[in-house]
Amino acid sequence: MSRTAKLKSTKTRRSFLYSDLLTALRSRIANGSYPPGSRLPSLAALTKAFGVSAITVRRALRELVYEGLVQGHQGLGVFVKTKPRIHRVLAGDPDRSIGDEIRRAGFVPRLAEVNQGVIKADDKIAARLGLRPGASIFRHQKQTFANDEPVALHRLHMRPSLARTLKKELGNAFIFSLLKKHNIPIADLRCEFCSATVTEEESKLLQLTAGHPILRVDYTAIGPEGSPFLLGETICRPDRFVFEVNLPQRGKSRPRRPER
Amino acid sequence: MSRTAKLKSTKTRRSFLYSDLLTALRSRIANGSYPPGSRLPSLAALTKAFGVSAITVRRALRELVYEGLVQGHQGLGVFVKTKPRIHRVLAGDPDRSIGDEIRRAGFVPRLAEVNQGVIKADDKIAARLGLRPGASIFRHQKQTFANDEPVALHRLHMRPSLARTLKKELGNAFIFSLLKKHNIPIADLRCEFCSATVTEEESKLLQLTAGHPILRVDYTAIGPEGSPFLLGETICRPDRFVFEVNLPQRGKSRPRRPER
DNA sequence: CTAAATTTGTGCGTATGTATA
DNA sequence: GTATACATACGCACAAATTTA
Repeated sequence: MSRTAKLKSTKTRRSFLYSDLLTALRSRIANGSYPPGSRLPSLAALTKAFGVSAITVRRALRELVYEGLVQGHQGLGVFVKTKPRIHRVLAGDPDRSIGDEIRRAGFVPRLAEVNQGVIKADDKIAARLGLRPGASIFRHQKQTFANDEPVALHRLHMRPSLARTLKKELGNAFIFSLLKKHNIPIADLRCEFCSATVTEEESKLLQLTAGHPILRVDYTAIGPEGSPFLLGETICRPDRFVFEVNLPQRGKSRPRRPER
Repeated sequence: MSRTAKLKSTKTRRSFLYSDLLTALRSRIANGSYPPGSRLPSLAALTKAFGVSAITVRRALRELVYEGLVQGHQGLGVFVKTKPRIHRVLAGDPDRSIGDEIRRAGFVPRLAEVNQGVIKADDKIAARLGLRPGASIFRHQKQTFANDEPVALHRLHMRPSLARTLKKELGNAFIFSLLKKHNIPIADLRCEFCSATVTEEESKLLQLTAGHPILRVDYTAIGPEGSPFLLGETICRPDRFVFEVNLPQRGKSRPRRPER
């Protein structure tokens, strides 16, 4: 045998080969046996070392890719990724743009416009903006890169009237900075966090295989009069982002204690 | 052929069979051809209908499972899931417990304690709570179910002194209600959202296969004196939860105590 | 420049295990 | 016990990308 114990074979087993291999590889990455930037043994080497078939190794590798721990390149190998996450703080400070935070994580940020234009709002978008279904709505799509790796896709929906003011600059600036620059106040920002998997369009733009999980933030900016005027979606690589919010709790839980 | 066009075969193709099948099945679910609760055609039927091999169908099905659109049961079939999501609002109102929100989504909530006890804090936990590494810390784990399906796993870390007050009730109640009941005020709640994949322990508790993506919320409760006193983690099925927060934007320097 | 070798990634046919009816 | 169905696993083939001779 030698360095690598073969995985247990199939009789009356309660764990699965791909799962055992997955945790084995995970722990080797975690403990530094496969340090960041290094190449994993080739598929052929792994099948031999662990005594399993190629399809089993492939599955474990794919899960590691979904997890963001490794990245494969055809003809080259599978490499352990360095893992600094972009820490996105949604804190009511429009100065903290996503570009700053990409830089703070040690990457070089880049912004690229995907497309923009007026479309007809579907029912959901219209409802959220308080418009009738089918109303004309301006949509803008752009992408952010970190060290030239696409990490997030940004979609904005707003009324054409607002778009007239902003559209020229949307390709090169981040939305909250723009709103601030034009003195358009936001009274409230409602955010929704969920995860999903890429659609076909997103998989091309983010360079991910079909079925790759993503982290998604939907936000609604509400004006001082209480009406929503801007919808945003951020679809991002889950291995690249953490979102942070602060919620001051001056709600009703206070036992009216005398302060200080 | 007949009703179902065979997928294009391999010559000079730029899309992949599993991906085409994935989008085909997704759209059939979306447009109601496969309504919620119904059974998908068996694996054998799908291989025949689409003219692809079993492994290709399996892969597409697994992605659909990760997506939360379907759920397989051995010996029975693959079923389209009904998709009401639990809408978790973190809004500074401790009365909105997760149990209420599960009920609001149309499910019957259930709570089950997994385990609890005093352990030694690892470096990360200790740092976040302002303790020295290795300090004794109380950990509590429980699970929530929606219609007896496990949907989330909850981990709490707190100092043993605080645990003495709460530990008896932690198994049957939700943490924010408990804090309110015992008049323990929270001044600030810091939340982090990210997605990841299940660990081995989590996969068993949540009944998910290894590698299944999850949505994770880490929160830190901060007392009136400004020091963190409670860490919480919620690991949940991504197809079952949306988290919502409201961020009032009071200009650039937000007054700490607005009124009074 | 071309050809061979290596490596990832998709795909096929088949076998086996396990849960349900 | 028999049939059906999901799920893992094997050996093999081929396409695409990269490196090397």
